[in-house]
Amino acid sequence: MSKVTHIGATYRGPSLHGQVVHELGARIAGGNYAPGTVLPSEEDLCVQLHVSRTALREAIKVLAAKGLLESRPRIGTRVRPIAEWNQLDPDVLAWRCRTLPDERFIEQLAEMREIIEPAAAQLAARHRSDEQLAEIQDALARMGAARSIEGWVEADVDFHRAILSATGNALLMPLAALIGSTLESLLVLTARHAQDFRIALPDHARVSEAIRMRDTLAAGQAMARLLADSRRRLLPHQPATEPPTRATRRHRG
Amino acid sequence: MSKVTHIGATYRGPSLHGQVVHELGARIAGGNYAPGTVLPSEEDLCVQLHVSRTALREAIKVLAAKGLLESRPRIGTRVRPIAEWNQLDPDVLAWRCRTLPDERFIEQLAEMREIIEPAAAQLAARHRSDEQLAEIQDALARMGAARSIEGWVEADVDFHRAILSATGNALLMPLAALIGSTLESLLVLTARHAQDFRIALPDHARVSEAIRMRDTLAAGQAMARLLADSRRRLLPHQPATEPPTRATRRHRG
DNA sequence: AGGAAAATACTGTATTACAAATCAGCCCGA
DNA sequence: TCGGGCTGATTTGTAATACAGTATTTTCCT
Repeated sequence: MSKVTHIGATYRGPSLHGQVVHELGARIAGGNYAPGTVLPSEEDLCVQLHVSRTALREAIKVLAAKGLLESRPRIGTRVRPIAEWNQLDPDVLAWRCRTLPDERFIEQLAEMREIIEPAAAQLAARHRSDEQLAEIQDALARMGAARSIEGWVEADVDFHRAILSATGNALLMPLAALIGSTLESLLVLTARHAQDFRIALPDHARVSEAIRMRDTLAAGQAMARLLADSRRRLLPHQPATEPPTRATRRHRG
Repeated sequence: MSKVTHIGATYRGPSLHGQVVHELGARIAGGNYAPGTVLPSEEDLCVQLHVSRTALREAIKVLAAKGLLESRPRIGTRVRPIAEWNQLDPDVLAWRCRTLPDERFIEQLAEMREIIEPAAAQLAARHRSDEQLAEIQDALARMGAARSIEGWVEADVDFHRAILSATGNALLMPLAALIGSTLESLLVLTARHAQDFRIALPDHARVSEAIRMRDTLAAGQAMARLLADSRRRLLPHQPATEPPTRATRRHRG
């Protein structure tokens, strides 16, 4: 079938409307349709994408559910302002990361991590079960054993996800998508650093150890240090704002 | 029309599939369909909700986009595990808050706020523009002038939203929904405190003032104090875990 | 009894038709 | 000339029907 070749590479599942969702999502996040503009009529899009109106409309409803679109009779379907998108939706994050490796956006992702993850590490150190600790340690081991950069990134994401999971706060879990997107754009941006990705391993080991010891303060500090190092590696030029003033870091021995 | 009476009170927009989205979303979040179970076939749901298959399917796609559902041919549409829902989606938060004022969930909401908002207050103190400060101060003034508890809650949400907006980090904005949901469930739970809601006003004024002075440390501290007071008022019995160890609070004069 | 083939019961997709909403332009009146 | 309401056209919203795809279940042949 020639349908798929028109749609692009990224889609979830073999379902047709899923392909349309990702095709349109990528276009919108990529700026092909600027916020405020109305995209072509359903009929036009149908012929353009070679799908029926049914599939197209289900895709539009999905994108509307994620806050990207808003359609009204007679007006058309218009792209909502970026500020109103569900920025933390995994798909939205992925689209934004893949299409615009915009430095400003990477910066905001890093800032979010520096807010969330040290606190998460503290909570994990306090609430972790033995099974949750084992998951963290397993991911750490897989990072150490990774031979490809893709394998390393996968284990890295698992490491941070396991920590979020060990906090016992279900609301933190969705933020794992944020970490995954960060690392993925890092993967794209810094393919040149393929050999030295292992530098971050001691940082991760310190976090894991502090969580094992149930040392909340050390866990938060270690995570903050990990993220600071990561930021330094990713954005070598100083950001205008000093690294976030988490006082946990300020008062060290 | 009798259609609407079958659907329930909460729906967005007059659109039919929007009503179905909220009806089903409320049912699922409310536990009518347990995770892992498959809900009735599309045909059955159509007659039950008095809508066509088109409208029903668009609603199902929306809920699938938010992570609540997953449908496959021949199997049916099954409810996904709660951990895989997009917990930070505004709709999902609202459904969970309205249907189960579960104490555990309120606790997690409060914990999230205590992670996010002090950091946001710090960033706002650093990055705010004069217009953004004006918005914060305006919301504060409206809180002071509020005569009904609903008016107060609305201004309160605006206050916190304005602070998130002033951080300059677009990824923080979606978390405003989290605050809104928190306050709304507070509204339900503590209708008895209708007279003393003004107690929190000085806490808010301190935050606003610190942001005006661009005092990042004080802003973070003031916000942490505000949230601690709020938690004390909302959950009188001590939580098992001590309030989150944001070291910013620990090292005060 | 075992395995392959056909029936089955769902969702996925396409097509058609009509309803509802809203904007543009026109007409009419003051 | 200006203003207000009416009409028509265009686009999305909803419905109904048909058929394709898929994975289970049943059946039937060996």
